[in-house]
Amino acid sequence: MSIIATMAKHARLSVGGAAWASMACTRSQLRLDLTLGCGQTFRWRETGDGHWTGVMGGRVWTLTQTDDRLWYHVYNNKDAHKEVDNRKRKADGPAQQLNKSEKRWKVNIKEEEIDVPVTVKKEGEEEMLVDYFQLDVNLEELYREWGLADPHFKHISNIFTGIRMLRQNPTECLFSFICTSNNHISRIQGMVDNLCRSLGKPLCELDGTTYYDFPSLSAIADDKVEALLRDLGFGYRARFLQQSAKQILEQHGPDWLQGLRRTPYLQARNSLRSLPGVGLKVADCACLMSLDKADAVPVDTHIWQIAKRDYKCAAGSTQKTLTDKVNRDIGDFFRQLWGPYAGWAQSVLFCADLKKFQKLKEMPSIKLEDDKKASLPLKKAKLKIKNEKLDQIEKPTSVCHKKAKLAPQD
DNA sequence: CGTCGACCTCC
DNA sequence: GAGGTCGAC
Repeated sequence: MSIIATMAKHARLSVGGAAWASMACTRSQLRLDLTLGCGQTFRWRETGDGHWTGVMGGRVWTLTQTDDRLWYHVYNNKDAHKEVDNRKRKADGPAQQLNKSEKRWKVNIKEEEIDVPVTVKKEGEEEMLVDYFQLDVNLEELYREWGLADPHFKHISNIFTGIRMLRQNPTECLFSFICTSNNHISRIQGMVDNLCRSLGKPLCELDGTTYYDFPSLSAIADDKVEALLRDLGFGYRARFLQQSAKQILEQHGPDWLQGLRRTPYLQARNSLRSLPGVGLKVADCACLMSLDKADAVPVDTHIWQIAKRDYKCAAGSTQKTLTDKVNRDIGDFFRQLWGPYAGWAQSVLFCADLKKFQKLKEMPSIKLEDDKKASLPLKKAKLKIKNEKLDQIEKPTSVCHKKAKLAPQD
């Protein structure tokens, strides 16, 4: 048997072979390309047209979506092979469950009806996706509320729909964002790749690419790790990573980060800041993206520019640099504007400003089509009322100077 | 509380 | 300079 015959490939919905499961999920609730590509996670790649492959919950997944469904394929991990009989050895690839289930889905892809073999839904996989994408949060409703409170958001959100916060593993999230200081996305992705490749457990190989789990705290805490990561080009972040991991294990224990999910926002953020390499920005990222603090607003130079440029926000306008005080003021400003899910709204504006998504702004026709399709009489009436209301809403400029009514810091 | 320089590398 | 942090005035 040749190597090629056993080589697993990335699953593709339209090609057939691999078995898929799916769940109801519209594009206005989730856009995979924007949500996975906006810089909140560095672990997903587009491995095929609209197909995203990455590691989540210790498994390798490929995800894709059609108009009203989210499709997923989960690969078997390497180790799983040892416990399974030979017949299943080639099952990373096609047809593992086809004998058990003859069920098929008729799916429309690019005007073409395609037969997709369906897996028997495995216990827990759909639940993992619901948890990871926080699909129990109604994003359409949030967009509606943000748009009502903020005309600029309303404008942006016509194009940038379906951007939601992931609920990431706290260790992966925190240590990934320690890598982000003084850095840009493409290089960060490479660094996180290297971190996983050198310290994480290999999970499976697809088309010659090996996927690794994110390393454990104890793996990162090892004394040799700083030198190792410096050799890999992490620079001064190498020490931050190793020492933060070591400090967490020595001072708190392995479950401490996870436990911060039940700690109030400001308290959790303060705790994180005691770690080397973790300032306000990184702590807020970990809070928002992995610790269930939907009102955490990570403020970087980019968001600061947006606050000044698009909201005429006075906070920090006289400041030369992004100090902690400016950071807090901007965060308070957006919390007051958008409410308890301010961090989610922030990610939409952030995404809309990324260079790689600017081309989306040049295609207004798509949005018009959507409008036409969605304009049932009832919806149209509602929409009109909303727009009239919108005109009466004051520009956020004036809101900016209102005093934030938030609990005092610390 | 605000400003500055240093910290690593890559483009 | 880049999606920041730390320590020193």
